[in-house]
Amino acid sequence: MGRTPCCDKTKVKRGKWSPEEDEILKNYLLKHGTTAGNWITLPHRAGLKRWGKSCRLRWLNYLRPDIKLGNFTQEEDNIICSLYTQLGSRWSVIASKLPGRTDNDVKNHWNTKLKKKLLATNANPTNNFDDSKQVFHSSSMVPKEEEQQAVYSPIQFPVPNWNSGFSSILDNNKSMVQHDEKQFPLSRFRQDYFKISTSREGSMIFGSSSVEMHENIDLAWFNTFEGFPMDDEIMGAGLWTQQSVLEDIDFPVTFS
DNA sequence: AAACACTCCAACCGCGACACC
DNA sequence: AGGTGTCGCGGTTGGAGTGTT
Repeated sequence: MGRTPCCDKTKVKRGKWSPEEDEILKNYLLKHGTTAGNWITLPHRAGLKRWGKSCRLRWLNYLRPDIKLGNFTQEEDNIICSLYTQLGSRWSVIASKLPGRTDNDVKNHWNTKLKKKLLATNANPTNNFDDSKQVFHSSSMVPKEEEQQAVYSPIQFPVPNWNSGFSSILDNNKSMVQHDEKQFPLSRFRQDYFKISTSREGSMIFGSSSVEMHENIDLAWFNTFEGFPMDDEIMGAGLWTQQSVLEDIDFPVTFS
């Protein structure tokens, strides 16, 4: 059964917001807050000929007092790139790491600037990437078998400014292995993948991952950008490490 | 100067999640 | 338990602005 429309879309104004409408909405929300009633009835209460969703979007993206306008900084760019590599297009999560930025803002910035910038740098053959030192991993990045051909492709990649110096696989794997209480071989199989993002403006490679498949666990490595703060939340399950550390280990390994 | 191509971003749209009845 | 209403998210689009031919 379909849902009853929240309003008659033929009777509401659409398109660009005028300064007058902005003023009405802003004044109303500053006076009454966003929790007094719901967004659907807000336009009627505030005296606007808009629909609630449009009011909500306008407030969240442009009118609320803590919004940060202006160009993105290099540090913000780095954070966006790193988080996108790890999380994909979870713009609200990415925006939550950038005070004053909105998901729409971050999404637009990625689509119009960062994606192209990365594409350009990835295509530059003078950039040398030391694959043995600057890679870390996440178990959540392992591609499904059927996705490997379509979404990932094994290629060489030159990427500048990759991050380095992550936590040790020994430390991280200790807890993982203790949990499994098993001995396992770490280098049974390895394959490199690159995640490819597509849109109407083209496709690009924005990062890489390497996957190791083991008897009881899969590990995947991928790359991030210099300057990105690796806090616990971003590190997820704690399965991040330097590839070089892993490769120094004799296999199989037993952790006590 | 005009036509066309491209870029950028504000806004729209559909859908899933969740709360409430 | 299931229907309905609302919210929030992410993908997409419209169109203004800018660059190029």
